[in-house]
Amino acid sequence: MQEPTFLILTALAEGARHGYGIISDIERISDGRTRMRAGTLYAALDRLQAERLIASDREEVVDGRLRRYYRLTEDGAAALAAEVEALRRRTEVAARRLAARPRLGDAMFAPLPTGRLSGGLR
Amino acid sequence: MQEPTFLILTALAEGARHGYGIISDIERISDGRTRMRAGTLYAALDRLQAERLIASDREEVVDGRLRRYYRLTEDGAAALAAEVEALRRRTEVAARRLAARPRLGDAMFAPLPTGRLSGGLR
DNA sequence: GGTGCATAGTCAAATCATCGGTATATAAAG
DNA sequence: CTTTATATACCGATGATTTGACTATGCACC
Repeated sequence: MQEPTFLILTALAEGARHGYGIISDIERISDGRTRMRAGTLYAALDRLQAERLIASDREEVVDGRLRRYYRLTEDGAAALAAEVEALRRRTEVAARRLAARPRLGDAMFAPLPTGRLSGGLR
Repeated sequence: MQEPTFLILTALAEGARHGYGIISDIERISDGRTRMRAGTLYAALDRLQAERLIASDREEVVDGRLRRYYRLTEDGAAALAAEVEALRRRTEVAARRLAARPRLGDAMFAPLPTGRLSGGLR
């Protein structure tokens, strides 16, 4: 599963959302780092619908503009949960190895990494 | 960063490895779930080298066969560390939302968040 | 009446991974 | 001795997915 796909499913995990709402949510949960493109979104929405990971929820007309809402299906929630588990396993291995890695500038007995790697490196 | 790329960098985070060794390691750290194809690997190796995330370490000839070792550069280690952080943030948001999500078997509550979020937010 | 935001969508190009193949060397199986 | 398996490196074609660059519309603000 690609990153954009994962982010779309995550956006919908909180509840039904329309296209633009998904884009906004992704920008929000990534602290502005990831801006999903419309092309990415709508192609992925079609694909995910075909795969039955999401479904069309309802349509509204607000101020003369259409809003088409999508929601996660149970399959979609399961796929997202499985992906979360897989990502956790992978990041743990990578973090462990990075922590054990000697750096070029370091003396032999360097302590644990300083700086921005917050959160528990195991 | 795509999954295969991440796995290659993770494999090299432990130390220099040759192509086949990377494939074996990835199979090992994924408990046999991911088997990287040779085509994927060597294309990615070329690309990562061009991006200076990895570098050619040394070559050996063992039993008449060439072994070309690759290692992470400092840039590569930094890129992997950044990716680990990004993945952690993403998986946390997704996991939190999935945990808060009402399930099919549950009694129905309103779709918007009600006061029942107090439960086990892991 | 232009600018910008919210909203939906399309399409061509680029990126990257995958599949299936080539090639070589050794060792084991038949 | 020929085939098969394992270890190793690499390539070309194909395909899935993302990206970038658009079109379009209604409303609000200046």
